Amino acid sequence: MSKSIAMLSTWPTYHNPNNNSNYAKSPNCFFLFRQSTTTCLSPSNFDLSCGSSIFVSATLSETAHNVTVDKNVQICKFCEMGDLRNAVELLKSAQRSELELNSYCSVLQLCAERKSLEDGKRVHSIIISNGMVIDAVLGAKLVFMYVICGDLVEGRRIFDGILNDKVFLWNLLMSEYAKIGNYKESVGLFKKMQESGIRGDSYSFTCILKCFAALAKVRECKRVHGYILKLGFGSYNAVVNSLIAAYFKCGEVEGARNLFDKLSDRDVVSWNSMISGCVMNGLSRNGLEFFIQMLNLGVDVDSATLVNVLVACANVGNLSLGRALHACGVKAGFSEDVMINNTLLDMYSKCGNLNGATDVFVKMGETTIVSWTSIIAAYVREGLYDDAIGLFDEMRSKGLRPDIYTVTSIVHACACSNSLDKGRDVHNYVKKNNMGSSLPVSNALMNMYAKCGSMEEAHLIFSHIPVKDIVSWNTMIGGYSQNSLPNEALELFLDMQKHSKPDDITMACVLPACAGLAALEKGRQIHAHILRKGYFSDLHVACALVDMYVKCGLLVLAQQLFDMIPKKDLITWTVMIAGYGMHGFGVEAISTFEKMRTAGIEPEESSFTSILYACCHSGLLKEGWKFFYSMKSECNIMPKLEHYACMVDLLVRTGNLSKAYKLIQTMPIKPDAKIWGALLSGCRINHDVELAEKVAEHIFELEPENTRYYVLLANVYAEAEKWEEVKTLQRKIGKRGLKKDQGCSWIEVEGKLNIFVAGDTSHPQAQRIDSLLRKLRMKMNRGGYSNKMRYALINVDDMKKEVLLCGHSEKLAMAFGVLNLPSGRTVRVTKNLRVCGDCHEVGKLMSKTTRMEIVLRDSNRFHHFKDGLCSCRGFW
DNA sequence: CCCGGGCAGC
Repeated sequence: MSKSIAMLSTWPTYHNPNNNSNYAKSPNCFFLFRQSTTTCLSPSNFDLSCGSSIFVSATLSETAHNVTVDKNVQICKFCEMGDLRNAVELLKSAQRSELELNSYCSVLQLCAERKSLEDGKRVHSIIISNGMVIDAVLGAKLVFMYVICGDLVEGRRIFDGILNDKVFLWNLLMSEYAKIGNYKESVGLFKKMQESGIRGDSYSFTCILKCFAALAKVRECKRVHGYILKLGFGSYNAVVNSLIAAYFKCGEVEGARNLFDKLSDRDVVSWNSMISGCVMNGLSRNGLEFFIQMLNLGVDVDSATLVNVLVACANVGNLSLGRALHACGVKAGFSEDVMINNTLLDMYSKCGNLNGATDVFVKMGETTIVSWTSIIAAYVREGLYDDAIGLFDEMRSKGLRPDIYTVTSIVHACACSNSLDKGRDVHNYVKKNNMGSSLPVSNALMNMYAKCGSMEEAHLIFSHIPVKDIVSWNTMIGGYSQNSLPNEALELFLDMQKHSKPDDITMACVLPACAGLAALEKGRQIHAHILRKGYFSDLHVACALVDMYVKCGLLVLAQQLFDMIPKKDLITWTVMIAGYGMHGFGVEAISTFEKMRTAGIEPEESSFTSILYACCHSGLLKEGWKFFYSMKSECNIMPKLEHYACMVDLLVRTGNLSKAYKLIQTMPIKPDAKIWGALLSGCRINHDVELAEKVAEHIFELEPENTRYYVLLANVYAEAEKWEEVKTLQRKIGKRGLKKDQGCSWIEVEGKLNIFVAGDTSHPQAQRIDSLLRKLRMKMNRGGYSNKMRYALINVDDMKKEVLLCGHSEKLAMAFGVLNLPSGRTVRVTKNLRVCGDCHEVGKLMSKTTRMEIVLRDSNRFHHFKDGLCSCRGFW
């Protein structure tokens, strides 16, 4: 193989007319001669060839040389003109001895420029078939061609087979690996390069800094920084600029700032790096300050500056500056710059100006996937989920392929609009297109499933994520909390701590689980953690903490924390209003509601639900009507089902059964089972069997599968001692095979959770509990307590036993608390269903005889038993 | 020939 190159390089020897042996030895020469005569030689030369052999030989060799030079020249000419096809053709048809190294190189260079891997491969195979040695020069060209044409693997293969003393080739590969995100490979090459004794140059350092920054390796960045100074690259702008960027990416704002301050010769990239660095570190306002400085100093602004500053505007919501920059951009001729248009679109959207965003989108000529994703996100941001989904479909019909960003946005739209089916469609798209490995996509999908109530599907994704980030954990924990699976939430919270550190959002996600379980001890631990980390300043955390204490029964503490929140939003106020309501402090709820309005916060639907429930739990009928009417008249909010439900409840609890019935019959929207259920509960309290039957008909029609209402009606019958009807209902339920609703209560004592179910005799202290309850029962009977309440049934199983003395779980839990807690402590019991009337009476009596305060939380509200009275005053 | 800063998402 080396022979052909040697021949080319020793070509001048052919000029020796006496040396024809050389020429005869070479089999190529004849071919050369033949071809030359047919293609290039003039007839006169041809004539001469008929002379003596020596003469002929001399002439021919001379001619052959000229022809060969012509071919190489011609190839180079083709290359210069950019005629890749002819260059490759000529290269292919030429004899190997005709070709100079430079010709291969020129064609490979053109292949690279054209990014034509196909042609590049063809040239490579010509090189191989011509028996060329792939030395450092040719190898470098091949590597260059392959890398530029996108075949990094083949480029690397050749690279590994040649001697590499050129730093640029190392840089090329390193930067290519960095471009595709394979930073580790890039770092590996850098190390190998150093081991090979090749000194890095400014390109190597800018590249390696990018990689370490992307890998968030602060220490490595600092080491490279030191190295750069030692080697004297500290005055190279590109190097310092990339150092600044690297520090910012690692969150080392100070380090970046220092470099910038010391940089004497700042160019536009230095300024842009400062602006973007500030923006990515949540310092958009500082970024804007740098921009102003830059303008004052008269530094030329480029399109990257504009993009960075627009992002800062979007982050701080500075629409007026954004608009001004829009105008500047148009003047500067950036109207067709797609990246600027995308950024403008997003800026308008984030500043709450959907019209502006749509306007940019409609007017921009070229759109990319980023434009579509941004406009979709803009609609999602405004809550226009259906429009967002419509745009997504439109985009797909235009043949644009959604990427991971588009997918996350649209999945978010599905989550917010409860579109489980559409969400599943997108999930399938994700699976088909192998986007499942993107963590944000997985997180968004989990969030979507959680919001749509399918924690099974959310968990399936979660369990397949190899390395979960904090968002993954928070999404799952919050999902379990929101879906009333507090045990799963707390369990996952424990699991999480083995893998990553919880943040403020984790706190806001896990606290509702504590609230749901009334897990006061856990809640207190989390409170302590919040204080240590300073998370209380986050409104969501503070709000969740208040809610947790409310639901764990510590209303006073909740109120104190609430007062400590400087800027309360609607949700915070609503939590407190609902808290007062649940605990039977209707008057305080009302005054909190008024304070909220004084603070300039307009109530929304949910606020009215809370205040109406508060009125309901305190029996404030007049006030309830007032709020109910003011919703529409003052706030222009039409009462929804839940507001009617509150009013029906309120009427029922204040003994206005017929008015409640009338309200249901005249309400403008169709009443649901819950509303009828409220009336049915009222029938039970008022022992109105006749109305109960009428109401139950409506309910069974609406929700034939819901056990709760069968049990409720059965209770009405039982309390009226209508045993035949109880049996009939029991048969009905038996036939339908309805699921039972198991009642249970729990209490924390010395950090240990004790759970009780009705009729539970398995507890180690069952006997002690039983004897306490017996004593109380005797006392109650002596006091003339009506035994009608004793027939209270709680679930289907109870009915099988037909009539039994009420041995409900809340009673057992309360008794356990009284027996095991030191006097002076509050007994805190939580029940998953509503408290039964008999247990309620027992609670009151227990608080009187033991002089202990008992706080019982049921599924509806709180009951503070103290000195024989309950805070609910009968409104439960 | 290889170079620093820039757009969308949980």
